[in-house]
Amino acid sequence: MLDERKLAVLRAIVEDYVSTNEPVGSKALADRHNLKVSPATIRNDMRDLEEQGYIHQPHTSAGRVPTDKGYRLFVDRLSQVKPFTAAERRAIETFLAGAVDLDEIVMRTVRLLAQLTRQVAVVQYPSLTKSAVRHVELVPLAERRVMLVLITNTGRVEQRVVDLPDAVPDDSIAHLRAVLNATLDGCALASVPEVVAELPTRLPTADRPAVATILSVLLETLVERHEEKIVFAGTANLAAADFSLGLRDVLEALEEQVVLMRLLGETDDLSELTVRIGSENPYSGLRGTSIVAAGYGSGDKELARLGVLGPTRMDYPVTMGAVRAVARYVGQILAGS
Amino acid sequence: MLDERKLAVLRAIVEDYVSTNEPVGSKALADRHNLKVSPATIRNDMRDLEEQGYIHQPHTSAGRVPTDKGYRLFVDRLSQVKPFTAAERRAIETFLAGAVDLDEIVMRTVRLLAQLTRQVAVVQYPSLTKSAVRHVELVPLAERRVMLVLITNTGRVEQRVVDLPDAVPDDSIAHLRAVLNATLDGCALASVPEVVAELPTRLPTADRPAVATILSVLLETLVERHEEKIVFAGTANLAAADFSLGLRDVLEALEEQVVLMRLLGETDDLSELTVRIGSENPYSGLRGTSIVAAGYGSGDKELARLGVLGPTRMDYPVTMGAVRAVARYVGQILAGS
DNA sequence: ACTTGGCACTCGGGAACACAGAGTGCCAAG
DNA sequence: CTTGGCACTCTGTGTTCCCGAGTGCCAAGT
Repeated sequence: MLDERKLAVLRAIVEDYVSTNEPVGSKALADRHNLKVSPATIRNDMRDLEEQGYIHQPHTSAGRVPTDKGYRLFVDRLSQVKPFTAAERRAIETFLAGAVDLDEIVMRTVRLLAQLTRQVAVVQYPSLTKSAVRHVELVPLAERRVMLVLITNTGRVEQRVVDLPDAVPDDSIAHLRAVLNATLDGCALASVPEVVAELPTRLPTADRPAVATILSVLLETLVERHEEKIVFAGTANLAAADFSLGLRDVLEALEEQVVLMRLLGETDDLSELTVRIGSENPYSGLRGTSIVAAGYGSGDKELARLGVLGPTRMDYPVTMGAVRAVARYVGQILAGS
Repeated sequence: MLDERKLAVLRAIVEDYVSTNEPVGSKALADRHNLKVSPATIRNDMRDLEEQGYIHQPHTSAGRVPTDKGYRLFVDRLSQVKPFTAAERRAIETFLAGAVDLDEIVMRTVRLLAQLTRQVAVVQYPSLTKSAVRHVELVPLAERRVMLVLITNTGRVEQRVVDLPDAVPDDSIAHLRAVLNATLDGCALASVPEVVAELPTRLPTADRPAVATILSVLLETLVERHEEKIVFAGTANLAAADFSLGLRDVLEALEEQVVLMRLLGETDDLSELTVRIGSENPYSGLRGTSIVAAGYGSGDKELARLGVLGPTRMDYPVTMGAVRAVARYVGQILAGS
């Protein structure tokens, strides 16, 4: 059904189109790639490819352009991820190694990725549900107000101000703090709710209301909001890529964290690259864009995801190489800090 | 030199051009604004205005467009800030009041501002140098590693991981923590360096190296990096405004925090609005854009700044009203939390 | 001294048009 | 199945042309 040569033709079309951004015709193909057949033969192949939906011609008598389906086949079977050179790796490593805290790691990562790929980079903070408690802190701010600070083993620091129902003496707070840390230290965040549930019974009854308030805020912090913390960079690259096609829609999507989360997707396998091409992705405003994403983590566990967003006609092998390389190094840095 | 009527003509030109985005001619002016004079007279006035550099015609036989100087005069003398209605204020208030911590306040503010003005909003976090210490926390992570957490009275939480020169027992850490808090609580961040300088002498000599390391990181945190923490939102509005003029440059500028900082500028007077028009602002890529900024703070002190960035041809009265209103309410919210 | 109507002039931008070039599909021969 | 030949079909580009908005200037009016 799909000849070996037809595949070669498809590959050539994708490569040419990506680099020139112009529909590619049979003659140009015969010239630039040594396929050893005549343009007429290529035309026949293209005809078949078009019938099966891999390519498409904008108008009669224009060259062909790959469809989403065509890119998909290219990514799955016709290309291989382009690995980074040693020099490039070192550059990444040294650039990321300079970061002193999680915020800076993430910030540098997203910029690096944007610069390497010349596209929009998206990085998710290490997911809370996949982290564990490293420390819980209670800081009295006023008589009836406490700041709750949660530090995870992935370096995230979450804070919330808690308004207490009534005044609580400082030493009660200190005691609760000690108990919390003793109980929760090292505890996976996912299992915090259960552990916390039976906590009030082990504390003086006088403090119950305050404790209940604090704990409820703690739980809220875990599940409700900060789960999805995402940053992006490199939007200027969008403007450079001449596709003004729905630039507005793309920018809007980027500012919606929920959409972003769904774009990055999920995989179980840590080392796997996810590629979503054009209409495959779950948001209509992004019909002309593709997403290349990967999970990253320290050791064997996926902590979160990062990726790149660009026009469907992007250089997949290079982009995939960059995303994979950066994901690996972030994992290493994270493990070491 | 500048007739009352000429000023009226200039005002009319600015208003018309802002709303139509097309060069405005003498006839249109005479029709739409009841200036009670004939087009010919207006032409004479426009001639003068052009000679003095307030307006400009793209080509012979096209209408006139305001120059930066023209907008400047308009902002300074020909317009008044449009106040918000009670309903709008309530909307702002309730929207901002729902925030639970500083991150969320800032996030909501920047989105609100972007939505109100339909432009790009920029918000700076409360400046560290203008805050005071509320609490310092030291969390042992490993034998020779400590996390330093600094909480300010403006709600900012800064964290840094510190690698110690040698192992320090937990109770030494606890002691240092206690001393630090006792010494620094309520201390203005600007004066922390002096206060800290004499601290090591008051601690056991055995801990000196570790203490020195921790303190140097603390000082570094204060001055070096996080001083300028800035977020922005609403870039999609840029794409909507048809000015594709240097959209790329604008996006690039937005991702440079240093540039952003300088854009927001500084004023001593809290309630003052700063307007930078086109070429007035300090970055060449933003020649076609204006910035409207204001300081915000709790009480009488300016904590940081926020503002809006849009095409030079923006509706200044409305934008200025929005920026001023949002700045005020953020100040209130901040004071109350 | 300023305002106003008249008038000739300029110029940008859109419509109409022609045309070259790239690319195709098909066919018949190798 | 491949290939060269050929007629055909488009798009994009360049050219020309013309309309209309807008101007500057001038002479007359107040």
